[in-house]
Amino acid sequence: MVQDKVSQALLEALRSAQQRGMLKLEQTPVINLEAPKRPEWGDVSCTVAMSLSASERRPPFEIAQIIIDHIEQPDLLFSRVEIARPGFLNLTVKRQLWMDVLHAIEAQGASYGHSHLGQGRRVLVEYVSANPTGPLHVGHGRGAAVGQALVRLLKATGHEVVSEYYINDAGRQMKLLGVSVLARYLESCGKSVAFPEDGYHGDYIRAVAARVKAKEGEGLVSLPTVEAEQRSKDVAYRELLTLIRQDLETFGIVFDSWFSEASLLTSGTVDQVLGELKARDLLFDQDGAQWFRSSVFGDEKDRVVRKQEGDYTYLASDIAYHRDKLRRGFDLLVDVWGADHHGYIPRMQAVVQAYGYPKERLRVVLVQMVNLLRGGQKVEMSKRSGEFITLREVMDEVGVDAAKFFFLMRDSSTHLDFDLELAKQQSQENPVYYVQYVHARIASLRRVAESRDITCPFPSQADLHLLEDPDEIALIRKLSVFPVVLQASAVELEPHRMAYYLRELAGMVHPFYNKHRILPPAPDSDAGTAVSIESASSPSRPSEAVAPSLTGARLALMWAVQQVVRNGLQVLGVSAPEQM
RNA sequence: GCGCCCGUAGCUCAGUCGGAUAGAGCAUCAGCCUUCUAAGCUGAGGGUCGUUGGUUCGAUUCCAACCGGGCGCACCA
Repeated sequence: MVQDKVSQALLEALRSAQQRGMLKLEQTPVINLEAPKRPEWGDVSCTVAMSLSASERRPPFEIAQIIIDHIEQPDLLFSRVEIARPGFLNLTVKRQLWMDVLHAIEAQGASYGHSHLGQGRRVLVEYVSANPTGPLHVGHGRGAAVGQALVRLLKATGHEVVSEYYINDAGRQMKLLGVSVLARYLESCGKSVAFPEDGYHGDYIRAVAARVKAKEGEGLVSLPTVEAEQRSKDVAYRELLTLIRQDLETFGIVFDSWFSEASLLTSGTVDQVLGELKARDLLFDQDGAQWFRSSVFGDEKDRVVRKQEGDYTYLASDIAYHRDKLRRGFDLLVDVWGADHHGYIPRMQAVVQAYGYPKERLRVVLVQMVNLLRGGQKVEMSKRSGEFITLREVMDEVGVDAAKFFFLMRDSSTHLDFDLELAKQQSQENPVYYVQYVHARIASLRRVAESRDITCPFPSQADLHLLEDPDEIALIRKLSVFPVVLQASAVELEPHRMAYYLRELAGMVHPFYNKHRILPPAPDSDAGTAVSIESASSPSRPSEAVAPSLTGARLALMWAVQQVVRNGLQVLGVSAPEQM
């Protein structure tokens, strides 16, 4: 990689300067490379001279000069080396090195940008994990998009990843679900019943009740309430979980594993786990309840695991669940949570530490609320009242790709405004199309070329030295950074970086396409005299002459661009269409 | 009150490890389709990076205080 070669050369220069006594270098300096904003600052710039200034007690400019003087055979790497004002090293890399980027993309294809950073470390990514008490809503959609992108990013960086959905199929909410469904069921059987005040009011509950009736007839009417509730709950659970699974599938997401909370309770795992903690004096009894000493591990206070009435809290099963995850031998646990659960992080980290692991073994990615708007007006959502926009509705209205990209466009830790009217209106102008269009446009380019018997060479088959326009070099430079972006996106667990990169790349390709000619004009088109007239009146229509070899080189470049766009979209779980 | 997140253009947001003249999209205005897909392109206007201090060659970025917004602080999940 170009960046690696440059930093290596600079590091060697620093060392050799040190050996000759020109620099002290008390600590090995970090070679800080960045992409300059202005073309006259070269391809790569480095700020190491300025950061050394203090410890070397010399002006940065002098240090920069020393570094330059000690670069061995600068001609091999650089075509120009300059020092700018305080002490920036502005380096222009030889063109041949940029061409190597295209060769690398060709050689690596779909795995260009991928790395072995993770060294096969095993990661469990748990996400969505919505209670099976209703259909998924928009907020879950965002978590789903983020979680899936994280899975793909981690896989692409050499991690062994398992995705898991934790089903909260125990506890109060499920009980309430059973009660709600039974109430609707009894209604449909002509019984008048008071609907539970805190029950689930959504229309889907009636649909589920209808399924219960289809299955059980009116048999539940005569059963004892407890049993009738239980049966309603069982049917509802299966129905709703299937619904969730189908919604996710439509969204392009399939989990490796589904983990049931109830299974931890029925198998006695929770009892066992709490027993272990008790034996280690990490649990204590107080006020008739049982508490976990999470404060020992930095939580602000201890937490109840078993209530006075004897029921377990959610935390109890979560302790058992996370212990189970750790026992399965994962090197890293990634939990994707709604941001309103952030107060829960310290106690889960306490759990991890209670089992002897550093708290960093658990990384929680918080997904902030989706603010649903309709024509600028906030849509109030509440699962209880049943007024909420489902993921299904959003997918139907905006499309899967657009919805995903929208969710991934922003840092997941910030609030997201999602205006349904706007999303519908903009379905033609959504940023995702801007990126996908690059892929489709290049595909089209190649189709046209083939129809005209113009061969589309791979980089290795093209005269790449013909790519000398600054726009072409800039594009290649952008492609060269893709692996860096992918890595950063994975390491920071921030998929939005990739989304932004792709938009930036698209923002270079479309202007390039409009400015530069790739194929020669169609033979039947009336070129010649018309061109000169047009070029005067419409500068956005490219009229530059392209020799066949330049066409080949540019097609090879476009091929590489297409590959990178495809790889980038892949990692976000968004499709790369051949045609739009 | 305590904790977490956030405050950057009219709106929605990027901004890497502190770097050079702070960037996109939308919206507004003015233009570009007889030639590779106009889901595109060109140009214009628009900024006290919440405020005040501190750290240093240099701060949107780091630190502190304050102001404003969101969320959390359950024997709910």
